[in-house]
Amino acid sequence: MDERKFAVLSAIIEDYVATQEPIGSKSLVERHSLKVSPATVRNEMAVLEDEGYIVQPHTSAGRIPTDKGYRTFVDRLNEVRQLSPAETRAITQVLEGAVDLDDVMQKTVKLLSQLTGQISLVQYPILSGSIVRHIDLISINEKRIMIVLVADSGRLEQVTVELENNIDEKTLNLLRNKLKNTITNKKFIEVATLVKNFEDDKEINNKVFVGKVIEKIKIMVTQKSDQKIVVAGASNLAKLDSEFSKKLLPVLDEIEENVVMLKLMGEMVNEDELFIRIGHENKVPNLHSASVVSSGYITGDSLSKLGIVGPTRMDYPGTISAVRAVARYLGRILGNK
Amino acid sequence: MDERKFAVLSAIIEDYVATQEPIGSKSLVERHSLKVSPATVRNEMAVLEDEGYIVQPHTSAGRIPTDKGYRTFVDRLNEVRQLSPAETRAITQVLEGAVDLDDVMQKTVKLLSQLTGQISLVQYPILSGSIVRHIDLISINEKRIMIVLVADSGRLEQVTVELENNIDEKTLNLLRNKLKNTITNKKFIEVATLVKNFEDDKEINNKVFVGKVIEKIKIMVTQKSDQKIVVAGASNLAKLDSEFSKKLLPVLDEIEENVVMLKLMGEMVNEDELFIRIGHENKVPNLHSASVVSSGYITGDSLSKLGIVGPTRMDYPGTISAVRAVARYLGRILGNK
DNA sequence: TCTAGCACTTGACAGGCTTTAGTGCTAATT
DNA sequence: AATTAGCACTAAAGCCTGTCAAGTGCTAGA
Repeated sequence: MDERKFAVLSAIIEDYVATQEPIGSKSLVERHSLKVSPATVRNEMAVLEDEGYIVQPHTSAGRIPTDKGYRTFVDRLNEVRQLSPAETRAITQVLEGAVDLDDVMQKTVKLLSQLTGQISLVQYPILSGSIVRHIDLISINEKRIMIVLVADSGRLEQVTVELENNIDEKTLNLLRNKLKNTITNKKFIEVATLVKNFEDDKEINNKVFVGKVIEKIKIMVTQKSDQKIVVAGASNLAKLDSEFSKKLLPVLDEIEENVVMLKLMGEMVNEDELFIRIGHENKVPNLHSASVVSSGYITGDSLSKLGIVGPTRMDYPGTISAVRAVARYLGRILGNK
Repeated sequence: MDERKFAVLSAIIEDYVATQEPIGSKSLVERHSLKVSPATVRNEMAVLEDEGYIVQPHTSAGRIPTDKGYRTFVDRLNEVRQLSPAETRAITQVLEGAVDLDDVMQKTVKLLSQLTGQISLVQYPILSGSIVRHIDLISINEKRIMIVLVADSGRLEQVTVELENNIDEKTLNLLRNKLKNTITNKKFIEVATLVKNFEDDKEINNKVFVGKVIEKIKIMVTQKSDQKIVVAGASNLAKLDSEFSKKLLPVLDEIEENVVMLKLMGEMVNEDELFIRIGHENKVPNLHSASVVSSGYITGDSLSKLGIVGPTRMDYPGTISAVRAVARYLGRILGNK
């Protein structure tokens, strides 16, 4: 595609994102200082339409970009818009004021949704690559034990176990010490295998609750580990037109249930780079008029993900730079700490 | 107010909530089996309007209820609608499937928003009345200590402390043990006073980080303790008309920031009973076309709060029973565990 | 005290007209 | 060969107008 055609496409996208109305040749020439006449632009537009980059909703209306149009626009986008000083300041200030990991995640997701005006998702640092810093068994009352696991990323996981009978303090202490000795400073991936040995341990395994605890720990380090996610900005839906938000509502419900989230994250990138899915490129149904902009972020030696979901007609340059910046700062904050 | 007038008012409210359109005398008689003619109803309506229970948006339209109308309706409401078996089943199933306190809170708030179709808020069990079951200091890496506090309600609070210098393991152990001995099984309210003595303790207080840790603990048990809250159902805004949601958006943003939340919760009840604020009864600006239905719930010997925010035109009987039921079940679940 | 009936009001709706923004095509111009 | 001006054409959007339906208040009669 030659330079001018791309300029026209870009101009259409820019205006359409801003006004949300079909863009005609005349207003395009007026608003952007293209140095040609509307007639020429019309010719270009006709070609662009033939090639599937833009469409006319009806005769005698302007053109709007297609998924393909957005895609080529995004692909050619190399000059990334810089965030304003105010924005970068906001990012550092907000993130550095956080007191613990939950706080960091909460603030990050909030920030991302405010910067982009979209719905944002942030995955907790995955446990797989992390190291167990601490494990403890805490008796909350006679029949409840809380298992606490802390990772070097600062991530803390808790689960409570209900018991049939009162807790046997002696066995509990024994088990606690064995656990501490066995899995502290080991990688999370190894934990499941390590605790497996406990099952044969005559010294402790005569009690039912030991089995329960071991079972829960296994679940904590495998199933739960990578599914934890925070969402924010659902209220941004209200700003959009209702047709769009009606489509997105069920998806959002499922995201809050952490079900579709997995699929969506599955769609996300596998490197520390930006990843964009536009409209029909999304495999999730109901998301065909939405775009996903996501990025990995690095903590320690593992990679987790974050991103936003919004209407295909979004400000890609702005969104891209926001997502990228937040991913970098988050990695830095978590790394530093 | 006599019986028939109230019946007319109720019928208007019922229909208006369902249809969201002004209700006229004729359709009212048709839909409800009032045993009088439309003309009589008209007379009643004229009186109701004079007394400020209903208004006409314009001549030749039906009437809609005012805040005052809703208020008297709610006040007279004594037969509480029973939840359907399906609904009660949903509540127990969802709540009993939760693995830890965070999970319970998350599920509760989600449930409440789904049952009512409104935005729901649930406050964490307040710490004031709880007992410290466990305290620990965990070194995450050379320069970070995580403080973990667990309450008998199952609530777990964590905060990380950044240090200037590397951790002195010996002092850390000393401090940890002193803390464990001093505050385990004490009430949260007492903790601030108890740790105050540490400041004069020669044995440990030659290290800077000790002061920092003590400081953070004080903050954890005072400031943070009662402000923790979960929100859900913001996406329900999208279902409402846009004018209303635009008004509510800023409030919601602030709720997510836990700022206005305090005010809102301040408005909430102080007993284990239901509490309703309709329209202008709300002190928070922007909430004048919204209603708040809230209730306390009991854990141990202290009282926390939960509730919903929605448009004044909501299904009060349904909402009331849902809020009440969820509050009871939540108290029961947390109490049992 | 209730109700039937009637005149009156007014928003909602449908149809037809005009306006407007946009197009494609052709012929002229650079 | 590329660009531009001009023109005929199209269809949505806006505007007016008259009709309709729903609702009211009031009065007179049961």
